[in-house]
Amino acid sequence: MATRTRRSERREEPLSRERIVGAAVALLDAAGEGGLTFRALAERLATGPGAIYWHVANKSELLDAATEAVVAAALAGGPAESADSPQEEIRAVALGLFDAIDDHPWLATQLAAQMSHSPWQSVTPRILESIGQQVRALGVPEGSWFTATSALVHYILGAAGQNAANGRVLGPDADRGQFLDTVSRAWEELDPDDYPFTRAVADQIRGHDDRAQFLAGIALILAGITAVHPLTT
Amino acid sequence: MATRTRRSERREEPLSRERIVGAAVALLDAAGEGGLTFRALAERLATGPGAIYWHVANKSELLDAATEAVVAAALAGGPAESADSPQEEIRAVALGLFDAIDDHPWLATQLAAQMSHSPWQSVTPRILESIGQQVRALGVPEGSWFTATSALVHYILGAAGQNAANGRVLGPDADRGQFLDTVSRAWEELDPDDYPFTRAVADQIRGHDDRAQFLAGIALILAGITAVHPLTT
DNA sequence: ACCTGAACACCGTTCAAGT
DNA sequence: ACCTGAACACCGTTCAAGT
Repeated sequence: MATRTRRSERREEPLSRERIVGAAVALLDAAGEGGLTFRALAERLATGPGAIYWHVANKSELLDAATEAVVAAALAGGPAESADSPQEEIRAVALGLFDAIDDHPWLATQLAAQMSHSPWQSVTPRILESIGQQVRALGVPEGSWFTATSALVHYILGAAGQNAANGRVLGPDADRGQFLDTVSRAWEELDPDDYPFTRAVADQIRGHDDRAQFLAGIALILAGITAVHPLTT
Repeated sequence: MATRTRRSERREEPLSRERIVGAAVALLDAAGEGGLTFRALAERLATGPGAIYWHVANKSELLDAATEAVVAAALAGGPAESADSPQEEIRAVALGLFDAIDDHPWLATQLAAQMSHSPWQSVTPRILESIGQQVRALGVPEGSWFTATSALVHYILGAAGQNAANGRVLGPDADRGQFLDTVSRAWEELDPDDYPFTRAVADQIRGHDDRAQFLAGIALILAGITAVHPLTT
């Protein structure tokens, strides 16, 4: 037990962009967006803040790289072998992103920012492609590819982001339903004249199965796509 | 011309939460998310940074208040008089939010954050309500209210946020289409084997009418709603 | 009650100096 | 080529002191 008090081998491992991005993801997962700091990152990597700048241009690039890494992992192992229907593939991709955002709640904000600030970077095309290929396979006419894919992607990221909040605000110990309960109760106390709908819906969100709710939204958009483009079978 | 070199009357105007929020919105509009600083805000209000804390608890509350103010203005003058169909009302609300995000690009990120971090605050119920009441009027059964409304809201905020980027990256002078052109060109240079869909779609986004594109997405989701719930006329 | 402005702890980033 | 660590400019926030 006393044989290797120093973890020198570990510490001597040279810095690399890969290790930095990995540590950044771990830090984001553990402490949220505000937890990613060059100083905290440096400490975790047993080095100084300046060293990181040799491998990474700045914080924004680091955030992009962390986002890219997590999304790539979530979308890895695409359609490939199985002869699933496009609808099933879309559900699978959607759930993959849903789960990734659930595991890494910071991803929601980051993806939204990256898709609007720099849609030419690899994350946006990657997501677009994974959904878009299935939209095409659905038989949607080319003129509607972008509309249909956009509707799906925006819904996936928005709904997943909202869902990710459920586990984030209270600690991981707190029951998942507790957050929804808080929201539900707050909504029920709104003015009945101004917020009849929100009050009525307050009940529904309590104790709902998040994934089922999410998939119902996907189904609704898929129904819209096939309704508008009846060529689809 | 020399009669009132000092704008004392203006400067003596007492600080108030309202004035602070107004200045915050102006600062966000002019300089983006990074431009909102207590020091910059204090300068604009001809006071010190400490004074702001008498009226506002912290920066997060200030951002919430700024978001709230802009959204309230965008949704003001709801359905009221006109006997428009629910579909038309939904389109109107959607365009109102679309334009608000277009005018205040920082709103997209802020709304996404607020809807997931604290959905009990007034912005989320307000948006939910304005769309949800029309979904209800559409004849959707109660069990599907939340799904249908969620799909619409997430699409609206996501698509509007992406659109807002068009005017943001390049200066206001730069032609609006120039940004899409850059994106389009970048997508066309992707690997044809890995990104066939994104490459094919690169053409479509160039020179498209943003609002028409946006409304096509709304129409698609509305079609999904009426397809799943045929009771609707 | 409301405002001032210096001070504190912290941050991203740079850069001369080391190896 | 890669790393160190002090330094710079800046930030959110606090708080004793003023009016």
